[in-house]
Amino acid sequence: MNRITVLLADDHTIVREGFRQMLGMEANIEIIGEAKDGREAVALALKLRPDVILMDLAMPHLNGIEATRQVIKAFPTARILILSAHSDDAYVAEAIKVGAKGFVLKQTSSQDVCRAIGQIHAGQTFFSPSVAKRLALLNPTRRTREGAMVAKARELSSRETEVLQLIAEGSTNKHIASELSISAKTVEKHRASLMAKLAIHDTAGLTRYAISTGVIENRVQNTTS
Amino acid sequence: MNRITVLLADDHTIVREGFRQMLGMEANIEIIGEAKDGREAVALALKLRPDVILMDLAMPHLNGIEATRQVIKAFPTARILILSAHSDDAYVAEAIKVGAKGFVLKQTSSQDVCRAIGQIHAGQTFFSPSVAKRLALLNPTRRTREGAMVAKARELSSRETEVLQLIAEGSTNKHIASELSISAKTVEKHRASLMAKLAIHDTAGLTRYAISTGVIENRVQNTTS
DNA sequence: GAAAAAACGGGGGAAACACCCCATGGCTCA
DNA sequence: TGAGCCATGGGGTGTTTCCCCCGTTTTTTC
Repeated sequence: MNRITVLLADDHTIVREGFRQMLGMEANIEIIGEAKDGREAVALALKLRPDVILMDLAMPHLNGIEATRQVIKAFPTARILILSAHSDDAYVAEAIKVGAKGFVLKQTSSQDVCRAIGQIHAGQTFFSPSVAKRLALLNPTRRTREGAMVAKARELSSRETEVLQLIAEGSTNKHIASELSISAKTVEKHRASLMAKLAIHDTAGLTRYAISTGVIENRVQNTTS
Repeated sequence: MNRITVLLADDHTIVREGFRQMLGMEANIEIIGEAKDGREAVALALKLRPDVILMDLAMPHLNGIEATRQVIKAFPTARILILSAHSDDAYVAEAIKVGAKGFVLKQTSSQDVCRAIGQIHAGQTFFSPSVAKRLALLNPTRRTREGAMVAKARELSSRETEVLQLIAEGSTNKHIASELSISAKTVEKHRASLMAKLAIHDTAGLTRYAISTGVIENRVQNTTS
């Protein structure tokens, strides 16, 4: 019996315990290590050489993306399954870029996680449905004729980023137009391009995106008493 | 034997499954319900009347703070234990203010969560060590002289906060209306009140405010390209 | 040197939002 | 017992957004 060896990296003790319970009951999966931050994950990955690494994104000291990058660099055949609370484009795209083989959400049931682990181990990829949907929208099949094609997430143009920032700061199209000395119609066009590229269709979503990617700052100060 | 009945509210399936496994093994705890967002938590709390409610803070549609406020209002003897990934002062203070009896971090082991549940059920409070430490620092007698009342910004009502969260999540007035089973006109009214109280006059601004005050989560971080 | 983006501009229309007006009933607080 | 806030609902109006359609010019990329 060849059980799939798994390294578990998540800073929440409860999540690790839960996984150990849930996955431990699966006959074909064996958890051979646990890490509670990214640095530990890298160290254990290189030491234990697990078949699959289940890696949380939000971890202290070293986040899941960086940890993945470092593991892949030192251990290129590592198969890493990202676990995240959110399906933000930026994270998914980044995770794929640094070499993760799959992306599952924490809303996923452990059964599906088991399936994902099996699939990853078998050399395939696995993405939660909502992640896959976003991926499809994100990639306008940009293929180079060299056969090899790097599915590259469409990046925002500098003008679009500029407009995004102003939108997130609360400006209207008309105000942005006068700010940039272009017509309001053009601003609308940029806004539409933004929404198409990001698959976000409302101002609130654009604002959240702008904040999460650092296009604007949004630091806290008061705490509603 | 009287087992402690517990309602579990967390939007992550994996966390709920983990808890069910870990707590289910405890002889004196019985999980009688699960909710995957705040509104479900409120409904189930009133229907099931559990001894203890284990409530996550970051949940869609209605966050843990608002859910706690609503449960306590309709069911004042409810004993609620907050579960959170972060120990931010603002969250802890707010949780206590709305009537939570304890605050544990997701880094906590399930054994400690069991202890917390027992303690809460016994009429005491429970705070994770790092939370308790912050609490001590946070509490240098906030009381000003009676009547002092310096220009206090009007606080948002519970309903307004609820609407704010949904706006920041990207819902339209119409969608919020059907979500809350009220008329779109009333949602508009709440939105207008929000804007008047906060002196913010656009959706982007409301979204930034919601994020900066923790009404919704916005996964920030990550640089690298 | 052709193809693809980027940046620019516009028409028109449906939906959503923002800001006025109005009202009822409940609750709390001084 | 009012004053004040909260939650609910409605009418109306103008603005803004969002989504189609249609162009041009310049720059970048293959």
